[in-house]
Amino acid sequence: MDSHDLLTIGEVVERSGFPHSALRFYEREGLVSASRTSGGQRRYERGVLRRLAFIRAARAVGVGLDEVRDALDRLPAGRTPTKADWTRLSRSWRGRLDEQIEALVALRDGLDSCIGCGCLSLARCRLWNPGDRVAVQGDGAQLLPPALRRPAAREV
Amino acid sequence: MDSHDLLTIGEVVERSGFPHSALRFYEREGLVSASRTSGGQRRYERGVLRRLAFIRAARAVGVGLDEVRDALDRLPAGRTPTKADWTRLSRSWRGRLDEQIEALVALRDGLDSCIGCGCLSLARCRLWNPGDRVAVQGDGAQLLPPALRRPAAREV
DNA sequence: ATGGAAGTTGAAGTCAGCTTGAGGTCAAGG
DNA sequence: CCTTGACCTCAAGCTGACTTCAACTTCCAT
Repeated sequence: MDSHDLLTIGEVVERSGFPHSALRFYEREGLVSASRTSGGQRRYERGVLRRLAFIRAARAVGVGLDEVRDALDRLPAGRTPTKADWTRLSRSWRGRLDEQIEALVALRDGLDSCIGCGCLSLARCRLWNPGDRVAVQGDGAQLLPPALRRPAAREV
Repeated sequence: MDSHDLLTIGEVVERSGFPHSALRFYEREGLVSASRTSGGQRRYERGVLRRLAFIRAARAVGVGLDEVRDALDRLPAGRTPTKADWTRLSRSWRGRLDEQIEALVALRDGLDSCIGCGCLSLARCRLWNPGDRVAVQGDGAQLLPPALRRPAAREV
């Protein structure tokens, strides 16, 4: 299966789970790279699988490709990334993950008490309406994480 | 501000946080409805705010509009939805929320031990590669929730 | 009665993130 | 050598969720 240590696109498809179209797209977008045979076919280094795993993880939590590329660009240029490099990168998602988890938990736990209750008139509910005139800034805690708050309760 | 008990689109914009374009779009898509003045302008019942809050909550956790519409369609037709109705609806997201939270927690806790470690070659890591030939079906727990698993390790 | 804010429409545009198709080239086993 | 499957490029298409635009019309306070 592995003649030497470069992978064909088909092998990468198989081992990464990404379709070839996505791999080519990612290459165009500068997220992964490949060398070429004399005939122009792609040959991937094994390291690409790790990058692709990172991309999958990031995509799964809703990180956009631009941001993924920025993160990957922060990997060392010349050498193969070390364990420490990937750890550092993973830490950069950690805050976002914490925030998203917090948001989902808040939503889950808030559903019964908010959507479930009668308070969803929006004019009265502190949970859903943190900045509204009924419960203006500072009366209570910011119950919802930013991700779930509505854009802005403009002056009424 | 409220002449009687119907709301103009501007008032709904203000109180829901959705732009008018989104409100009209949601109406075309059958997620909300409005009566009309003799001149053709929209007049919303207050209940629309609750629907919009539900829509916002659902959108925030990644539920698509089709599914949101399906859920809203399950509300009672003739009467104003009761507290119990909304509770029932909220329960329908509960499972999804649990799953998503589980997925994010798994990813967060897996980052250090997987992306951080050297195992991300994908050919060997059980965490990222649950169905692969190295660790075929049934050897270990399904560590990652469906949302984060890669599509399918086809026969190799 | 009138001027300006607020509202209306339908069609087209946008953006991310790919996918699909057409039409051709490369690589390797027999 | 030949076939066949894997691979190539470029361009266009697609889905979801809206936004933007142009060209009006309606509402209501003065």
